Amino acid sequence: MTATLTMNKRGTLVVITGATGVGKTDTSIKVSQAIDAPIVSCDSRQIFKEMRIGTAVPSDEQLAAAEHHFIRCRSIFEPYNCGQYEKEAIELIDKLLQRHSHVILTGGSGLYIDAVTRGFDPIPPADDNVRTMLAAKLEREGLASLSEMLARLDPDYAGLVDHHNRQRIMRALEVCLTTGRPYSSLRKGESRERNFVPLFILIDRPRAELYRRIDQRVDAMISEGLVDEARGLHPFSHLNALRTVGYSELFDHFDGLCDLDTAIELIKRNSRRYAKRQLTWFRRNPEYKTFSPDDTEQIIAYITSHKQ
RNA sequence: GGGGAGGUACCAAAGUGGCCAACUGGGGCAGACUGUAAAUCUGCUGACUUAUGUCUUCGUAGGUUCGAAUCCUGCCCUCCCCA
Repeated sequence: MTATLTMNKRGTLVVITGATGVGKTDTSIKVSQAIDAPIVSCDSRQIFKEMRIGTAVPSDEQLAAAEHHFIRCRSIFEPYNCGQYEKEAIELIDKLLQRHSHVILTGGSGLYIDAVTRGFDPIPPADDNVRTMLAAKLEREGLASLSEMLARLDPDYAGLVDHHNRQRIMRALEVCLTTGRPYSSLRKGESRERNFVPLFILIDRPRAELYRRIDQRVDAMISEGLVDEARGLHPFSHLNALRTVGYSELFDHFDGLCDLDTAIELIKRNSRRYAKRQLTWFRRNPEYKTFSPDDTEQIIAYITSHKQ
């Protein structure tokens, strides 16, 4: 059964991921050149054209060194989410696999990787009015009131969620209210049939080294002009795309909540924390094969040995 | 040399006789997470451990006390002021 399905696949999707700052970009480019595979970015923030320095977008030289997709092609002013990304990425990957045996999916957005490799259940995105209504209720009556509401509308999910997590509770309620069905009844967690076979590669390095690189990269961003980039975006700080490490902290500084040095320290700290969360996410998938960023040769050998 | 302040776990910082293995924050570690995901949230952080369990901690050495991080004494160290 599995073998039959595998044979119908058009090609291999080489997923190359790792925590922020490990060195995914360089490795991906080398691999791309070696196996002649285009790179599809899987990064929830590098996709926005208005953000460049703070998201560590590949340099012009790096972009020129390999075929890249989904880098700085959206605007922070248009709403975007991982459901949309799933659809667009799948379409693109299918198209690329007509000309290539391998496509590289690289980036650190774990949920986005899952969206592509596994797929989401067909749950509709939230209705704006419903979301606004719920936000108002939260403001007025507090989180406990939303919790109670969820317990009525979807007792199953209410038994699972962390009741401190307003974002989760909100989403569940949004779905319940917009579809008229319990959120949990729509969350099947079923994998979608895909046109490719995924090959999971995790780039990792010793924690201390990773943290050092993150700190250094933040300093580099600052000297590249992150503060000015953020200042230009400050008027739009309410946009979801800008709720991002590297920007939020500077917005707080512009708002007089902390001095610049503190903001920079917080960017470092929050980047480290983010990296840690990423690793927790990746660890959940046992299919990842881990490599050091310098192991380009081994990575390429690993990929080619998995030729169908 | 004289006067003052202080030494608490990785760091900062509460605690000033029992409810203290010690508030809180940082840092660190671990985890959850299917449409906000660079987001949102949770747990642990002296050791051994299944533990409402045992053992070792609050500069250091003694002492007082049924009982001390908390009181007393000596010593060491840090900072400030006067010499």
